Amino acid sequence: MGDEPVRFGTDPRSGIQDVAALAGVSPATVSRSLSGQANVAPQTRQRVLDAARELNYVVSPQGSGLASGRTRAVAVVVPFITRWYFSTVVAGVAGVLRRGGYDAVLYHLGSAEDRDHFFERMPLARRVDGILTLSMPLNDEHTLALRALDIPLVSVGAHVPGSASVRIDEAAAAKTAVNHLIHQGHQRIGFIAGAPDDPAFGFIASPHRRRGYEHSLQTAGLAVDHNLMVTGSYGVRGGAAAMARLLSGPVLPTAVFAEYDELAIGALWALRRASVPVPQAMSVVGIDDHEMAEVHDLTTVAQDAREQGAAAARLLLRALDDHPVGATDDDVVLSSSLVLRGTTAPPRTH
Amino acid sequence: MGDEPVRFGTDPRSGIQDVAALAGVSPATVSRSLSGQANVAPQTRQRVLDAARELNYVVSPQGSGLASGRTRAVAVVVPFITRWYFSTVVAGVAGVLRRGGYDAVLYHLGSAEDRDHFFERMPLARRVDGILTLSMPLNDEHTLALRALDIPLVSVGAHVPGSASVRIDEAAAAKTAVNHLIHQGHQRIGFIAGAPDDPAFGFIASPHRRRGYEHSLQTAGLAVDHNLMVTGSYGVRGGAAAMARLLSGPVLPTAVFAEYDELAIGALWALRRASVPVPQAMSVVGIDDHEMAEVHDLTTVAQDAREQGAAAARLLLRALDDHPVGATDDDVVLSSSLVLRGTTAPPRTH
DNA sequence: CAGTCTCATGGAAACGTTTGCAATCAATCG
DNA sequence: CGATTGATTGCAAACGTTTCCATGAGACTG
Repeated sequence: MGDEPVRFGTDPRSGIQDVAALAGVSPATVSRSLSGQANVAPQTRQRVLDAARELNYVVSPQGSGLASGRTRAVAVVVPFITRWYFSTVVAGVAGVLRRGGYDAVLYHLGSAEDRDHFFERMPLARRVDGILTLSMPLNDEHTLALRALDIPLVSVGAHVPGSASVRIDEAAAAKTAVNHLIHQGHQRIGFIAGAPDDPAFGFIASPHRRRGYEHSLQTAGLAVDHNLMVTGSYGVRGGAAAMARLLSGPVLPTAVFAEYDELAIGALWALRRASVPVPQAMSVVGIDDHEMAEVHDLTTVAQDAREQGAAAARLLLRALDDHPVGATDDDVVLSSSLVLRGTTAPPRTH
Repeated sequence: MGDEPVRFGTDPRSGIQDVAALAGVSPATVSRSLSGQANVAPQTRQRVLDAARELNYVVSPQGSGLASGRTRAVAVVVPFITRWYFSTVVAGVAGVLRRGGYDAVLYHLGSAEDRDHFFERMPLARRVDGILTLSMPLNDEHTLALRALDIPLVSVGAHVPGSASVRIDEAAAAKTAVNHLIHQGHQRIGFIAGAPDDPAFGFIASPHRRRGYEHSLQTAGLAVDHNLMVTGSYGVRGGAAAMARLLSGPVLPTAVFAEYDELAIGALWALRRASVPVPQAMSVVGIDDHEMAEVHDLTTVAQDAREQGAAAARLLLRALDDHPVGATDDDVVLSSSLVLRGTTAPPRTH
């Protein structure tokens, strides 16, 4: 011993038995040593650790999971990974899960087909210990299906009654944006929403932000004009198309509130092409503080997506540790705040 | 029977035994029926399928994996999920894996700590059947570590000798961009590279693109001036900082080639703030055709990131089906093409 | 010094599948 | 009509852990 060839990686053939043999103990003791349990003599534990390292032993998640009933994996359910908010949340989630020793299994529900498949087959059924859903609009059927799995669930960006969640106050963020416009003297304020591809699967953020918008208008004594509320498809293109709709509508607003920054940037793009000076003839405000918002000098309501992901993951890990089948009810609401930039100004008085 | 309460989701208590009992067959037959094997009487199979559906039975990946030796999961190793290229590739990957019946386990190596942990602990050791690495610069140690796992590996965006890969010809893409500038008459062409946070872990794309840049210059008889080659941190901010460096350097270029669009957009941002008119006083070209490229009217070399992800996933699935421990050597090179927009023009002749 | 406790360890039974092998049975062939 | 074949199905042994329970050895207590 000692002059064995150095191995890289894991020799798939070495199991807990081999480690036990090398360390001169039983498999049971190896298991206890490696999982950091008490009641193992320090000296014994060290011997086991050395043996495991020498054999490049890695615990089989399958075997371990089967015996313990825990998978050490968490499902991350994402509607659109390519969108800034979601990829940023995922980055936050991944870091915390990694540090907590959990794997992240990604379920990307990008298309209607993906979603149907997901909720019908429930591929995560016995695969994960907990679920993290990002801004998922869970209808009753979905909620029941996930609940039936009987594992902790934390939702990010949306509050699902009965399970933990991390989010900003969507309505408040919208009010922040719209109030800013109102205080600048705008009276005709448009709203641009981004519709997903599948109408049955709208983002849950939308209704709240829209409600905040309407509420602010009403509080200020301004009329809610449905001619000023348009929906585009999602992303920059959608924002541009929506803005075009507004520019060709019966009533021309002096300011526009976009549901999120990508839409706002699309709106700015359309305005530029239409030679509408911003902010002189049109103010624009969004929500997110997307990486590109600064480049476009976009006034926006900032939210910390990465921290939302991290907080949600922490919440989930806590639920997994404390109560194996715990239903925490925490509703963590992070703050959002207006970032003043150059796309908003008082309306032209002419 | 028949009047049992309807259940939603999976009853964790129902195993293959229960299905077998309900269908009046043995567990072995249930397994065969569900996994779609031959040699099961159609009628029997149907009975099993019905029973499984009634009990909301879902195969335990743990048990199945332990017995079969396959996990039906694939590791997706990503450096920065928040970057356009990576999130888009992941979207492509996820769709194909889902349709192939595989789960995607996400390993996000965003920080140096994450990377060290990953390569040291190899958390995917027995967890996945295959690996998909996105633009990962694998040094010898890394390569050996992954090889030792002895499972199929496909790399996206970089060619790892000895394993399959899907990518564009980085050098060719760079040449396309630079040649375009040269043909327009530019003689002093800058290069903006995006450095990762950790110097030891550079993107593999970079050297190739840089080499393509240098090669094009040399072929055209232009000097390679190191004063014109700058490195910023990654993303929009990095691009802006790099551009600022160029603007304050000893030699002022008339055109700039950015390693990827986010950097190019950052450069445009800096130029705008510096009141340098684009393209009159400075041409800018990138690589990617990022969603935002169109908004900025950025001339760029387009690549289909989503298709790269999809193709890589297909390649991996094929390797998983064909040879359990197969080492395909395919090197799929997708095309990239210049998208002409408004940020490039012949240099001012004054 | 005997009895009781505590702690470290081992034995062995799960956990939920898959699959090689054997058995059964009907059908086909000579 | 007996034998051979092929298709179905069941049996039981893995697969690699964890963990309950029991055992034994010291350490302590009275």
